[in-house]
Amino acid sequence: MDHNLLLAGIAKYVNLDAEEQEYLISVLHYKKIKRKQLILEEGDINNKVTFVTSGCLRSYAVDKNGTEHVLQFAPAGWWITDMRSFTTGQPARLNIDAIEDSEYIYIPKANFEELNIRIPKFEHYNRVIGQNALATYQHRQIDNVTLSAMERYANFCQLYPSLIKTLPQKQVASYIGVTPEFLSKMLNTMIVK
Amino acid sequence: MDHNLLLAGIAKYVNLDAEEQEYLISVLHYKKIKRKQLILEEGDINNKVTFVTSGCLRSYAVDKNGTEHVLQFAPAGWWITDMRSFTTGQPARLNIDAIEDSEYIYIPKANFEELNIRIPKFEHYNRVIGQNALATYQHRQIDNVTLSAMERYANFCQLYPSLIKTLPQKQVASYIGVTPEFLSKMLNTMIVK
DNA sequence: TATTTCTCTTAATCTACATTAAGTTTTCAT
DNA sequence: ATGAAAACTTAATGTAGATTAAGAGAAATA
Repeated sequence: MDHNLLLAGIAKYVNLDAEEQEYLISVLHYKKIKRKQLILEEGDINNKVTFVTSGCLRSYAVDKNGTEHVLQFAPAGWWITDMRSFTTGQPARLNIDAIEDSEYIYIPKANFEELNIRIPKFEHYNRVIGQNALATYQHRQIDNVTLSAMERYANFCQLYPSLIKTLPQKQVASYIGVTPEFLSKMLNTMIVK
Repeated sequence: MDHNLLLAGIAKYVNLDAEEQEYLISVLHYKKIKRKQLILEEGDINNKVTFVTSGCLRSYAVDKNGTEHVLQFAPAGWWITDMRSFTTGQPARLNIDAIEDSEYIYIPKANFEELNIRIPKFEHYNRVIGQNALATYQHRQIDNVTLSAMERYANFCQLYPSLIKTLPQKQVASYIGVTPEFLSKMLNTMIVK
């Protein structure tokens, strides 16, 4: 089973020795899922962390009108979690599903905690990528109240050039916080200008 | 100088021994600031982490019209940082200032990194509070696209009951993402209903 | 390959919230 | 205490983006 992408991702931050790697690998679980299949449903407890090895997952919330709002896309090499549910044990507000046929690794919460305690380098890795994620969310929040829909779209294109090519437009619309109708109109009237 | 609030905050998560505490305390810096004084200005490098011991700080970004948008309030016991500037060394997008006369502790980045390496328990603490902050930002993002201004206001009241009493209304408006005029109208027409 | 199911487009209408402006009240610094 | 500066209110008008609807193109599954 393929955990090389995960090990490579960790190796960018810390050097695990052979024993540590072996222990890490021993707690990994491997899964394949089909397009549209859910791995977390609103109301469930998100008691694992998920690392995508191929394909693309996404997390999203559903509002009272039934409209989906994408929080995150996770292509290969990314983690995806409902962090509040994971840390507090509360029911998830997010759904996580596959945008295309995908493969992922997950680590159950108990193992994740033990890894952090027994391998300080692993905790270091998690502290640092956590800080990076926090930085991203802080600035996304600011972008959302500070920029127009067009500017947020331009931002997205710059930040995720590979995703723009593969994602259906309506998913992008949902991520940047507009309706698919408005994004379509925005992009097509822009060409004229 | 008063670092008891900081030690108490850390003690909720990990037990530092006397030597570790001493080392931590040795890298702390103490400051007092007046209302409206800036401790971080957009464009600066945010090369320290800041822990509030009294009063209240806030981080905010300014848009191209000059309007301020509050990202975070930090009353006593809270950390406040432009996390992207801190982790990457890029110029800050955020400003941080004092809403009222305040006192805070800061740790320079180099010391912060060394603390994390030399005291694994300190890194554990940071990993866990980082996860909590991440959880908060994930759900704030969802709230912002999912809820009306009124619902976001109700949310804020529930989440920060102490802040609601002390903060000027316009600061709350800026945090929930509406103009002060609209918040005023919303609250006053609501009473009638 | 057919057919069902998504996805994208266009256009008319609608609405939550912004903007502008001006007056009033509260707070702050001297 | 007193004047200046913030903070709050009210109201008229403006707008980015939502909603609704319906047709056309693309793609998934049988």
